[in-house]
Amino acid sequence: MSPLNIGEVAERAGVTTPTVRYYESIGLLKKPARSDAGYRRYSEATVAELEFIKKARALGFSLDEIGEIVQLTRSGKRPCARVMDLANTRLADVDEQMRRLAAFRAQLVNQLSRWQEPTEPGCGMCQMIESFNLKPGAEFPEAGLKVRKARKRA
Amino acid sequence: MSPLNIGEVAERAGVTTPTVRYYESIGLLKKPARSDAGYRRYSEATVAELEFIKKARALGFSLDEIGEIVQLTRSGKRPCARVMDLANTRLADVDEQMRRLAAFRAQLVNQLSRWQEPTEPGCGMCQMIESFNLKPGAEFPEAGLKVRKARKRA
DNA sequence: CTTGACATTCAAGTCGACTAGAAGGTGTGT
DNA sequence: ACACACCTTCTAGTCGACTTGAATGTCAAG
Repeated sequence: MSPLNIGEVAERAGVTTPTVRYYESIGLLKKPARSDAGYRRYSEATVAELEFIKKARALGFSLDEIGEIVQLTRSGKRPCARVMDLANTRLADVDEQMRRLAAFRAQLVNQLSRWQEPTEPGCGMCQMIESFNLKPGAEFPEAGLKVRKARKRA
Repeated sequence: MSPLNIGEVAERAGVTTPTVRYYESIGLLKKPARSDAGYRRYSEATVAELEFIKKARALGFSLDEIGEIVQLTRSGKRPCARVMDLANTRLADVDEQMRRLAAFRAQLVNQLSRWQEPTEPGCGMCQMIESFNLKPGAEFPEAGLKVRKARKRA
């Protein structure tokens, strides 16, 4: 029953100490009680909350989205509908992502097989890549190519 | 035949003007000739180079990797073998990524179908997500969950 | 000759989710 | 009494690929 120090909640939830403070700083975790010396005192509930956040992250929710859910929850509203919404959006994202990956993979494999042929003649700048057809929509997003998540939702 | 200004190469290659300067600044593009007034003068060849970079990016290569290829090319060596190498690595990455996405998707769908059931009773913090089983390895990396690309290759 | 669209440089900001470091206070075991 | 692990706050840095801004110079058309 003794209250937990930050390091203890962190370890139990499987996150780092600074991460817990970070979550507090962005309002994901509410400010905990403090000991006389100013140490944060947590309860088991916080471990559960951290695990909740972890799961939500693993499901692909951003901290922003999680924050939204947390806000809804705190204000008494049940966020279930919103969560369904977000989850459905994530599902669509994932499907899109997989579609792109598949297209990209096909192109890569295609290139690789073509490159199996005698590589000697004319390897200019790098013909290999030059011979790749860049068709719109087939780009590979992860690895940095302009994925720019629309984030307004002010 | 008239030399192209930076804005013209950029537009032809489908990138922005600052991007061209940026590529030059990191050594991806060599420094072009200048007009009397100091304007960069490019040839068609630069458009091709930019398109090359674009394609390589679309294939998932990082600017670092592209730089490496460019260096090899400039120093006379044919980078084909290296490109094969990089492409094979990308392929492995993609397969791994797809594997994770598939696992993640399955979890999401699973959750969504379970959430179809009467949502009324007990929606605590958010039972929906709490009921999600976080199994190691099934996390969704894109969307920010710790993907940390190993980048040393000093 | 002026307007406006281009060009130049350099520095700094963006995005997300942290991580790292400095400089100090606290709690506990021997 | 002292070591050592833990806590505190704060700021700044990371990663990649750009983007944005400020302050200024140049070119072509009317």
